[in-house]
Amino acid sequence: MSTERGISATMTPIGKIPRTERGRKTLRLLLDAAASEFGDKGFHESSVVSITQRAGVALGSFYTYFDSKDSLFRALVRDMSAQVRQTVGPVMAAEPDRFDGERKGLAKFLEFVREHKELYRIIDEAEFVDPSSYRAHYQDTVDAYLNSFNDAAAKGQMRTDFNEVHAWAIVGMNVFLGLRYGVMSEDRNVEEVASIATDLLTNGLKR
Amino acid sequence: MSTERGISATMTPIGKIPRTERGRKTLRLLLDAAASEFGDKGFHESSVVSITQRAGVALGSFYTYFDSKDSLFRALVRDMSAQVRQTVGPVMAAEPDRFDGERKGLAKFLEFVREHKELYRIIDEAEFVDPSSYRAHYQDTVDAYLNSFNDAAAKGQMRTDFNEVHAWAIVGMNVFLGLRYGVMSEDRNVEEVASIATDLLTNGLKR
DNA sequence: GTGAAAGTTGAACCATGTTTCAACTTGTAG
DNA sequence: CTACAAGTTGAAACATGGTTCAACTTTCAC
Repeated sequence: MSTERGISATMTPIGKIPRTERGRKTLRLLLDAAASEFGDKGFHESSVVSITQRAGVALGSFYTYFDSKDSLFRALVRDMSAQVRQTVGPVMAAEPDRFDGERKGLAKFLEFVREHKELYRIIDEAEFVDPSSYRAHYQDTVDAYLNSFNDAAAKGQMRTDFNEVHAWAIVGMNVFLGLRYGVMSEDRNVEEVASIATDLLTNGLKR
Repeated sequence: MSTERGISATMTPIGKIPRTERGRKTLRLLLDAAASEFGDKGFHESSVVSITQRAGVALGSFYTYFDSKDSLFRALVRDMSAQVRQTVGPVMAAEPDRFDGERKGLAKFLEFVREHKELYRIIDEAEFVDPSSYRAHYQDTVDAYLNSFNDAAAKGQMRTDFNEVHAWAIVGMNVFLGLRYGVMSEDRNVEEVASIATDLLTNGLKR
C-alpha cells in the first residue's frame, strides 16, 4: 500500500526539490506517510503533525518540501492518477482483441486497487480539495477509452456507433467494481469479476 | 435545488423534534440551508455559522435541533438517499418491460440530479464523514436492482444468469452518467443519454 | 579541514470554527 | 391573563491544527 516510486517522475512541481540524498529520502518518507494517512483518515482528518510523525521527521521539515497541506494533496492526486493509467494501460493495449484487453485491463485494475486501497479515498476526496484534478482524472480515462474504441472499431472488433456516453458508462462501471471488489471486500477473485463485467459489456443483458 | 419536503417523513432521529410551528419552520430553514451549503462547499468547508446565516437564524438555534454538525450531515445523507430511491423507483417499476423501465428510470435519475446537484457532493462526502451510510446507500441500490432483475428474468425479459457483479456494474454506470451529464454539464438531453446507455446495457458493444 | 548551502527541529503564533450557556422572547394551555 | 414550556440569541469558552521562524546539525565542494 505504499507508492514505491522514484521522486519526480510524474511528480510535477512538488514544491522545492531536494538537492541531496538525505533530502530525497525525507521527501519520500513524507510522500509515503501522506498517502497512508490520507488513505486512512481522509484529507481533513489527516494532519500535517501526524503525517510528519508517521514519516518520523519534524513538523517543520514538511514545509521544506511543500507549501501547504493542500499542495501535497494535489501532488498526490496527480501522481496516483498517472500511476493507474501507467499500470493498466499497457496491459490493456497488449491484447490484440479489444474485449480480451478489457478483461485483462479490468483485472489488473482490480489488483492495483487492492494493493492501493488509498486510491479511492484520495481520488474521491479530490472532488472537494482539488476539483480540477478530479475532473481531469476521469476525463483523461474517458479519452483513453475513446481512443482505444476507435482502434478496435477500425479493426472490426466492435460496433462503430459508440460515443462519449459509452465511455463514461464503462468507466463508471469499472470504478464501482473497483470500489466493491477491490476496496470494500475481496470476496471474489479479480479474474471472475473481470470476466463477468466484460461479458456484460460485450453481449448485454438481453436474453 | 432545495429539498421541499415535510419534516420527519424519512428524516429519522434528526435530533430534537420541534413542538411548535415556529420550531418546525426553523428546522426546515436549517435543513435547506445545510443542503445548499454542503452542496456548494462540501462538509468541511461548510460551517455551522454560515449555515445559520443562510437560514437567517442565530448560531445557537442550530444546537436546539442538532447535536453536532456531523449529526446534521448524517441526517441529510440518509434523507437524500431515500429521496433518490423514492423518485426513481416508481418510474422504473411502472414499465412492464424491464429495459423500458431502465431507460425511463435512468432519465428520471438524470433529471433528479440536475435539480439536486448537491446530491453528489453530499453522498460522495459521506464516504469520509459517515462511511456506513455511504456503503448502505449503494448496497440498497444494488439490492433493488437484483430484485428487479429477478422479476424481469422470471418474465423472460432478460438473461437469468445475472448476479451482484452485474448490479454493481450497472449502478456504477448510472452514477457516472449522472456525474457527467447531470452535474458536470447538461450538454445532452437526458432521454438521449438514457437511450444510449440502455442500448449498451441491452445489446452490448460487440459488432 | 573549512565554510556555505541544505536540511532539520519544535515551540510559538495564529486563524478558524465548533460548542456551551445564561439571559431573553415567543407561544400556548388552562 | 398567567405561568411554564419552547424557542432564540450571540458572546465567550474551547479545541484543533496549519504555518512560521530562528537556532541548530549535516552534507559536500573545494
